[in-house]
Amino acid sequence: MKPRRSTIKDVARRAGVAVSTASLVLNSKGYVSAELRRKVLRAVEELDYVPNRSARALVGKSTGNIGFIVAQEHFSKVEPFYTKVLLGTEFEARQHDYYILLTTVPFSYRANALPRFITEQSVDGVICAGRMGDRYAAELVERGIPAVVVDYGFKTVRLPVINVDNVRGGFLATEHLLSLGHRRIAFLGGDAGHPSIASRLIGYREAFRERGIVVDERLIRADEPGTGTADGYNGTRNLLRTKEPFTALFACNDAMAIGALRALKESGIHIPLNVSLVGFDNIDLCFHIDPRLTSVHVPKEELGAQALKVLLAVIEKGSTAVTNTLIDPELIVRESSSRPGRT
Amino acid sequence: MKPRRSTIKDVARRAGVAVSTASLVLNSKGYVSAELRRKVLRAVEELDYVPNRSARALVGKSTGNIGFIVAQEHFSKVEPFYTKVLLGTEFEARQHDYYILLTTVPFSYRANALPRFITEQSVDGVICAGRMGDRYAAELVERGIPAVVVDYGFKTVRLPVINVDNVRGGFLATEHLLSLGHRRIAFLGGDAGHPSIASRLIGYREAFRERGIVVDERLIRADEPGTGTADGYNGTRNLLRTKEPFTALFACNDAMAIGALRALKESGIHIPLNVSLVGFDNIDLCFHIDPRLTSVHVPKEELGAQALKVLLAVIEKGSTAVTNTLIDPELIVRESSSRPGRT
DNA sequence: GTTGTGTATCGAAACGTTTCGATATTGGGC
DNA sequence: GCCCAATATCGAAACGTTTCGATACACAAC
Repeated sequence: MKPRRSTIKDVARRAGVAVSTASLVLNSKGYVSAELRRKVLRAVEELDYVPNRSARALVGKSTGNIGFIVAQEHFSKVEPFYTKVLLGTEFEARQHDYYILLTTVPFSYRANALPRFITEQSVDGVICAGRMGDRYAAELVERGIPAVVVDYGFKTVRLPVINVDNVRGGFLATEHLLSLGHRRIAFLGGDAGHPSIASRLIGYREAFRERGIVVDERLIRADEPGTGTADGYNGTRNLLRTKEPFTALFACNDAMAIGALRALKESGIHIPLNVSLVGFDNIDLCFHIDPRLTSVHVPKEELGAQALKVLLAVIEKGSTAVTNTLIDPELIVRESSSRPGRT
Repeated sequence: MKPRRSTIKDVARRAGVAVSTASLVLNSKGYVSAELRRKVLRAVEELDYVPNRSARALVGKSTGNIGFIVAQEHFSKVEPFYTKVLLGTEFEARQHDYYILLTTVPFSYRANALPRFITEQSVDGVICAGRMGDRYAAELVERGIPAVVVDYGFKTVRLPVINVDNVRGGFLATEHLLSLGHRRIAFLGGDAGHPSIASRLIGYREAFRERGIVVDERLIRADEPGTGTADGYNGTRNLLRTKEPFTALFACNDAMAIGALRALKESGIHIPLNVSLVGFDNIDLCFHIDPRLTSVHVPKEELGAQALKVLLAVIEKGSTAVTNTLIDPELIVRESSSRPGRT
C-alpha cells in the first residue's frame, strides 16, 4: 500500500542511462543528447519521481528552506500584521520552490534561543520580521547566513532591509490632516526608540515644514513604554491632562489609535467632530470599529514577498550589498477624519 | 571567518573513538562505557557540534519537520484564527524539537497543489488546519503519511481529529440566552455543510430540549453561502425581512456576528437592549467592537498544541487509531447580551 | 573446559543525491 | 592526416549520518 518512493537510480535504470546522466538532465547541466534527455524525462514521468530534498541538501548546499523569525510577542499580537507578512513570504516562496520554516523567538536575545534550523543547517537563509534583539542578527552575520530584515532595522548590525516608507507614511497622514484644515495635530508615538516610529515622526515634521507651519512640540508625545492599545489609551489620557488643545491626532499605529479612540470617547470627545484621528498600518480592525479608522496602509503581504526576493538575491547571487528596499504606503481615508469642527 | 561546521567525524577523532561509537552516545543507544561517553560529550562541547539534520533525515526516517497545511482562503481571513492555532503548534513543536513547515493550499483540491514538502519527503507528518478538499486528506492517507486534522473533520477520510467541543459550545451560548430569559433565539449559521456549524446547531437544540422548550424552526437560518462578515450581514437582513420576532441571535461564529451587528444597527435595533447577540470563537475583535461581543471562547493555541501532540503519537508510536480529541469551550459574557427588554 | 550472554567497540555499508574526473566520439581547422 | 575543442556519457567519490554485523572480552552456568 505504501510503495517505496522511486529514486534517481530507478529513473536511471528505466531510462537505460547512468545515474549521473539522469542527474544532469534533472538539473539542466552539462551535455546531454536530446534523445537521452527525453528518455530520462519519460522515466521520471512514469515513475512519478521527485528528488529527495534531504539528499540534495546533504551534498549540495541548498536546502530549499527559508527561515522566518519573528518575535513571539509580535506574532501573537492582536493585529495579524506579521501573519500577513509571512503570508506574502510564503506565497512568493512557493513561486520559487522554497519552503518556509517558521519560528518565534523571545523578544530579547537569549543564549540558547537561536533557532535550531540555523544550527542544524536546514535553511539557506533567514528573514527577520520586526523588532528583536540585535544579538540575533549578530549571530546570523557571524555564522555567515544570508539574512534580511523586514519591518525593522538593527542598529548595530548591517543587513538588507525591507520596509515601508515610514517617512512618507507619516507625511501622508499629517498632510491629510493639514489639508483638511487642522493645525493643532498631536503626534502619539510609543517607544521613540523604534526606528519606524522615529521615521513616522520625521514625516510628520516634514509635512508641517513644507507648509511653513511650526510644530508645537508640546503636542508630540512619544514617551509611552510600548505601542499597544493600552499605551495608546494611556498616552491619550496624558495628553488630555496637559490641557493642550488639539483638533487632530496622528497615532503612530492602529493599535495605539484604537486605544486613543477609547480614551477620547470616554472623555466625551466625538470622533471626528471634535478630534480627527488617523492611524498607521491599516489593520483589518480599522474597518470594523466605530467610526471606521482613517489609516496609512502598509502592504504587508508585499513586504513579505519583497523580503523573500531580496533574500533570494543574496542567496543565489551572493550579493552582499546592504540594500534598503522601501515600499510605498497609501493613505486610506475613512470616517475618523474630517475638517475641524468646534473643539 | 566562516569556519566549516564540525561533523561527527571531528567529534570521534577528538574523542579518540569510532564514528559509530560517537553516534551511539549522541543517540543514547547501545552499549557505551561511561568513560567514552564522557569523552565524546566533551568533544561535542568543545567543537560546538550540532548534528546535520539533512544527513540524519537521509539515513533515518525522521526529518524533524512537521507540515502545517491551511487553506489559503482561511489563513488570510480577518480573524487570525489559524494563526493562533499555528502558534500553538509551533510552541509545542519547539518543546519536542520539531520544526513547522507552513504552507497554504487552494481551498478546493487541485492536482498539482499537493505541498512539495510531502512529495519531497521533508516532513514526518502533517497537520491539516480547517476545512479543505477531501482529496488532500485522501492523498495523505494514500501515501501513508501520518496526519491529523484540527478544526475540521473530513467526510470521506478517516483521520484523527482535534476539535473544540462544538456541541457543548452551541449549548453554552444558547443556554446563556435562555437563562437570561430569552425564548425567541435566532440561529445564524452559514454553510450548514460544515461539520462544526452543524454541531453548534445541535448544541443549540439541546439547550432548548433540556428546558423543554420547542425550537421555532423559522428562526434557524443556515442558508448563506459562507461564514464571513458579509454572510452574517446578509443573513441577518434576510432574517429581519421575515418579520419573525426574536430577542436574541446566536451567530455561529464571530465574523458572522459582526456582520449581524452591523445589519441590526442599521435597522435601528439596539444591542443588547432590543436584541442580545452571541458569537463563537472569541476572536480578539470581540473586545474592540461596540458593544463588546459575548462569545464562546475557542482555545486556539491549545487546539494547535493538542494537534501536534496527537500527531507525534501517531508518528512515534505508529498509533493508527482514529481518535477524536475534544477541547472544552468557555462562554465569555460581555456587553452584547442581557435580559430581553422591549422589542 | 565449553558454551552462552551481556557488555563494549569498531569498521563498513547504506541513504539519495551532485559533482569530479575519465573516457569516447565527433568534426572543424590546419 | 593530425590535433584540439566541443559534445556526450559514465563510474566513483563525496556529503554526514545511522545501523548492521563482526570481533573481543568478561563472567556465569553447565
